[in-house]
Amino acid sequence: MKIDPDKKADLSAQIAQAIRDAIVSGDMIVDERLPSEAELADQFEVSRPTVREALKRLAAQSLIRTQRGAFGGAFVNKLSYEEAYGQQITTSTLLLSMNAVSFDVACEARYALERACTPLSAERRTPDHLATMRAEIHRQGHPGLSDESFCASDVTFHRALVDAACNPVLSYQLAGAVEAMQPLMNMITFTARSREEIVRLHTRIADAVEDTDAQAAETALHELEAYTLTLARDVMAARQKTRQV
Amino acid sequence: MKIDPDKKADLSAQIAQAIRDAIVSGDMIVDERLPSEAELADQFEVSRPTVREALKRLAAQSLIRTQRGAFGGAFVNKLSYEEAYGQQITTSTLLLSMNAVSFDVACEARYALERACTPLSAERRTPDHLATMRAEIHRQGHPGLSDESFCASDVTFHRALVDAACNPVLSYQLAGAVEAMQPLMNMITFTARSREEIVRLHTRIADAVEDTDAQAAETALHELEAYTLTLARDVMAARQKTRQV
DNA sequence: GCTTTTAAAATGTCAGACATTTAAATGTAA
DNA sequence: TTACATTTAAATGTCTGACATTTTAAAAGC
Repeated sequence: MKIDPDKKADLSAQIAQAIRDAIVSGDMIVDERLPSEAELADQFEVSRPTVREALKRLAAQSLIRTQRGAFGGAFVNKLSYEEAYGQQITTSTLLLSMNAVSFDVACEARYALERACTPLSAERRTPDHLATMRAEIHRQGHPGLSDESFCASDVTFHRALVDAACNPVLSYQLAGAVEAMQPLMNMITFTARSREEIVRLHTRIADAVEDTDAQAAETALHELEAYTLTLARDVMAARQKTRQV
Repeated sequence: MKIDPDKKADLSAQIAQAIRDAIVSGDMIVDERLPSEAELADQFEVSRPTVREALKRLAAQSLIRTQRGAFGGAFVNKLSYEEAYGQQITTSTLLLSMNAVSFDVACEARYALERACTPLSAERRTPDHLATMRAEIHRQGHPGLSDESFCASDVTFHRALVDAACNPVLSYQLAGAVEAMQPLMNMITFTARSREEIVRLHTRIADAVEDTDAQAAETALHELEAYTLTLARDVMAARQKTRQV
């Protein structure tokens, strides 16, 4: 980990990479303390600010945490599911917003992944998961709900569906897919009519999961995907029309 | 974006968050140039090193890129699929290695997600995708292949299967799941017998995809998941035995 | 023996300087 | 006029040294 050849990249980037490699490869284990900034500066033969920039890079990826005071320092951080969720969502959201990903492609990916969970969800759902889904369905039927709140409730519903698979790795992977869609979903104006239809489909999904009927749940998800697509296309068409006028 | 109240967090973290918010919210668009470090230091009323630490945090997340020289500076970076892949894989790998995720759970998640792609892959696979899959199958049959190379080839095969869905968002989401499994897979010693079985299943998958038979592909993937699990359990059992002696 | 004080070690922040890189502006010659 | 070389300015990258703040452990005092 000591070496640091004179590449073209920034020193702080090289140092960050060297430490990152040591962590990822397992040379440094969770909660192990890194040398102090001064010692690292000596080892890599750079100044302390340079070392600090490297450490901040690692902190941004939740690879290390720092603690002030005597016997403080930088420690290898145990990446929690929550932190991983967060990074996953940030990355996915940016990827979608910056790459002009079409609604269709994003939608297809999201529902395909979600359907991957349904067999497990139907098998393992607890009363808790079902209760969350029912509660969100109920909320979605409330007429005074804003479009934003409706979308947020939608996300909660689908996350409950995913969490019902009782596989944290799956939940982590899906978090990005579901949450990253929210900005795109927020562009849709949900009429009373369309909300009714969505609530109907959500109810079918919840029923199917409660009955441990994976096939029915998948079918309902397919229909929900198709319906979401038609809604999005209507919005796009209306927008196009407005622009032409 | 200017404000920066006296919270408890580090100044560099606060500044990074403020800029991050501006980017994610769309206040700053791709390729827009941030103020120079000196100007940012003025705006936030901190020193230049503090600003630099904040910028390095953002650079670590690929949110900005920096360019030296006149008319250089920090620019909002367009997050490419490649960069997103990379971060996804790093995060997933760490999450698995640091959280004592059981092989079973990770394996279940991976194959569940992969099965989500198969209907699309069977429908849209190009000759290119099929050729990659066949080539990797052929390589896997070579007796001189090391276990590491065998695993690497396995990853390439499965990525081709995923890419065949022709949905970049899906590919991005799956990259983490497939690659993050590699360290776990590398723990398995593949006997000639087990390689033969895996090659057989891979061939069945490729055949099914070529025949646009999604159902057969899913079934083969199910069997591959089950077989992978038995292999892993054998390894664990053998390890347990060795330890007891 | 318990509490308080003190000291030390580490990160967080600042100021100023210099090095390096890069592209535009300028100048010069064909 | 155009092509090429030179200069210059703006920005990031890096270094040095210092001080502030936080936190813990050890020392001092009762």
